[in-house]
Amino acid sequence: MAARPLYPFAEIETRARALWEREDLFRARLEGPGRKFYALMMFPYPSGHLHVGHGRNYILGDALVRYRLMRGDRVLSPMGWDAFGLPAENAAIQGGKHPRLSTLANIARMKEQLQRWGCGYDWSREIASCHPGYYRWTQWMFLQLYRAGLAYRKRAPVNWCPSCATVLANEQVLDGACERCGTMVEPRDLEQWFFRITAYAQRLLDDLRLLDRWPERVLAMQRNWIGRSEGVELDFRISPGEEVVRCFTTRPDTVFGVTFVAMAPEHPILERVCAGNPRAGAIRAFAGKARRQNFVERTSADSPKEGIDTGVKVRVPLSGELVPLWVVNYVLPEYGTGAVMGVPAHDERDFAFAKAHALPVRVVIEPPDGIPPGGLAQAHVGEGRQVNSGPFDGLPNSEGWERIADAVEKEGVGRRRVTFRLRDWLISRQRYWGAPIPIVTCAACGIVPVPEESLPILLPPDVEFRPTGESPLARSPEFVETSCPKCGGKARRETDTMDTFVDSSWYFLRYLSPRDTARPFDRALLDAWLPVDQYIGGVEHAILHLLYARFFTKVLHDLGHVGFDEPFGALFTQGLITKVAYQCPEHGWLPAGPSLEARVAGGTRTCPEPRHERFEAPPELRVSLHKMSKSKGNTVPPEPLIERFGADAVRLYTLFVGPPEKEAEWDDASVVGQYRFLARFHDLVRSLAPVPAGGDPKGAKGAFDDLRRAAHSALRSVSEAFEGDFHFNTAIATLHTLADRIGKAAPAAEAPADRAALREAALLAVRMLAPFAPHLAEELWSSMGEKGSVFRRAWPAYDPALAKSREVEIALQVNGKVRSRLVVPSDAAEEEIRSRALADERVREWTAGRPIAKTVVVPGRLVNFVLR
RNA sequence: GCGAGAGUGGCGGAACGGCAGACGCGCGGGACUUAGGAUCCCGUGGGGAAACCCGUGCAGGUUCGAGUCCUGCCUCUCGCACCA
Repeated sequence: MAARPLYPFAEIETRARALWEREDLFRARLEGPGRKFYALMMFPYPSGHLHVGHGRNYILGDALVRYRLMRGDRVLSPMGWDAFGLPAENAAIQGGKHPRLSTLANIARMKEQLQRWGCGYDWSREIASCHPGYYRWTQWMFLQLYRAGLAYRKRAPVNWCPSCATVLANEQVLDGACERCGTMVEPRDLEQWFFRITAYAQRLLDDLRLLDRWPERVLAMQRNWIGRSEGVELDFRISPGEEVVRCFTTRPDTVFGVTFVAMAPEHPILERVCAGNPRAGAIRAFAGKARRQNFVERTSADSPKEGIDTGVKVRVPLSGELVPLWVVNYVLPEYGTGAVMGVPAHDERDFAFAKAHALPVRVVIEPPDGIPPGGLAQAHVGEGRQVNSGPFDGLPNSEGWERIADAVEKEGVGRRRVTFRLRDWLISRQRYWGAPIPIVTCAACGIVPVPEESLPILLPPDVEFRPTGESPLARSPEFVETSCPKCGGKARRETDTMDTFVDSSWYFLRYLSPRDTARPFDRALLDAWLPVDQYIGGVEHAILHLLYARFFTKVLHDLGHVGFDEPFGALFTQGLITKVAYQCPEHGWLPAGPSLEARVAGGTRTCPEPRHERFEAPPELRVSLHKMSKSKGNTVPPEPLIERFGADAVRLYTLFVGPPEKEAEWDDASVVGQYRFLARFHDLVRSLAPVPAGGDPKGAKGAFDDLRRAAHSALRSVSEAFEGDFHFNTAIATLHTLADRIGKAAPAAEAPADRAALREAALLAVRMLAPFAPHLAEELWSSMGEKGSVFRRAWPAYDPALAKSREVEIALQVNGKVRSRLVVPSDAAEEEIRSRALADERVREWTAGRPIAKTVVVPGRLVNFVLR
């Protein structure tokens, strides 16, 4: 039933790929003439199948790589696999294959998919983060951080799913529930390893300024995530007593408005507050309950603000006033000092809390339009003048801020401080399928790092994956039991593995020397090749991956391992590919497909499933746009489209679908447009193939001179797309138009110069098409009698004199409205244009003898006659 | 709430302050066909017989001229959010 193809893309594509393989086209030349160009696409997690949404990343990158090859650059375009991770292990738990086997199978399949798409990489540099030859060095990285004091262990709460009996990573917790079974997650305390990324917070923030070729939104997200805030730390002394409760505030100007102090239930001083306190029982009960609240309940903005008065009083700095100390659920232990001063008049949360617990509200910043007679109806958080603030009364609060900060520093009851929202990076995972943390615990020596020469610590091949809450490694005696590297006594290996973000924080360094068994990377090569010239990936990694990779790079720089301290010079984040998804109130997400699409397009929006128990009639489907994902049933595999239209057409549509940095909706039906174009272009160039080389296109006249100009002008815009914003959607539209013009001009080509011009235009079009539709371009290149791969021929330079048309049509306006048009030579002088415009009959009608107040001439664009 | 971005035909989207809607899908008509859910050609923002008028989320402004710049709103998307 398969219709005959419009052009023989299957053979063409096979042939082209064979040629590239023979030519070893994508083998990187690390040395030699030409500029280096490190093109990096975020390496994928080998989930098993790529869908067309993934393609956007790789096809965009491949087009760029091919363009750079044609520019004569020494291109490094490697590919690898972010191959550790939970899905493979979850599959094993559910009785599937060992993660290693399923991962390897997935890698093989996805590699083939990339090749079928025509995406070229230097596969001799392929890496997989689950390979011992790789994770050996991930462990080495850990040891570097450990030695530098940047890796440490402490007790910390983790997400525990009581139903799966396992620990979950934050990203596996959706709205407080386990991703897999939907059970609400509970906090649990475990010994965990952390990387001290907070030590680099300021630099990670400051150096964002250097990243001028990163998208603004990514920079903003990083700034936001780091979350620097300037404030003052104030000491509230418990009275009577010597203990101090420290509060961080960004509003020291409101200190005279403090009417209570609130601390987190986890606060270390809590036990001392309880000692000898008649309310100790109630306080402990409340704190315990608050601590057990799950993350979402605790941190969502509209959950109830609860608290208990400890009965203890603390003294407010400067004013010396005594206010009650409360324990509340809404203060977080991790941020600031774990305690805050309560200023109901000037903080919305404090205001709500004070109203609920009958605490006084004292205005100390007068709003510009005064204090309403009945008191504040809500907190005044804006600017104003200091009132009720002792010696600071009358100052604008911005000045009060500084003066009060000075005063508390002078009196030694506080100090200016900078706080970050960024937390240390928890890297422990109680999981099997990751790089083991190279640490042993010895009864005599304590925590001992494994010596570098003992790496890698290999994963044992046989473990039981049954989830119990501790790492499956803990159940492998041959793994756990070891000897202490220091004293030789009996010791226990750390059984946690590392977060996969650790693997991806340095992979771009390994590509330069992927098989080096002596060291993780080669500094000389890195210093020559880094930073990456163009990094391409999805926005979903805008924060964590990019921040961690930057952190690692800075650490390696500071330890003297590399000579640069930012890894990615230019970043391009392409928008998500979305696709309609169908949701039935009873059956959930239904797999999208042609039949369902046709059903909905035909006006039937009800669920096609035969059985409906909760509904009398089949309910309406909810149709909405979502990122392609397996769970929503709206992924589109590339294979059927490639079989029907060829990889080139799929590539072209993927690039054509919209500006690459924006979201785009995938529409299978639209692929045909690019297919038709390629087929037309194929037939056209084949029909031109007998046109012999020779003749000088410079002598072309009339329509063929115009054709040359069209070709060179297209060349200019396509080249600019590669050098600029990667808006290949318009570049491809330009090629459509050029191909159309070639086709229209072709039949009239007779004079040798005209034929030469035709040939020139066709060859230029083929070469411009090459980065986008490489297979067809390769075929047409040789069919025109050109030798060797089109990618070995230098990208053509456009002739600026030619890259504009001979004549232009300009608009003639009267009072800003177009009334006529005029064709003039594109280099016509302003005076000539003006007089010819004035002579235009329609212009004369519209001006009708009325005086012309002003004439605006924009050469090449328009003439505007302003009447009055 | 804070930050970033976006609102243009039936749809995806084009437009250095200068002819709004390039290019593609879809749709309409025609051709070729036993047939067309293939292909090719023509047409396709709205109104109007036409001249012409109206059209880029809304309201103002700057300008000879605004989708584009400025001011104030509205809507949507994304990120962060009891962050003290």
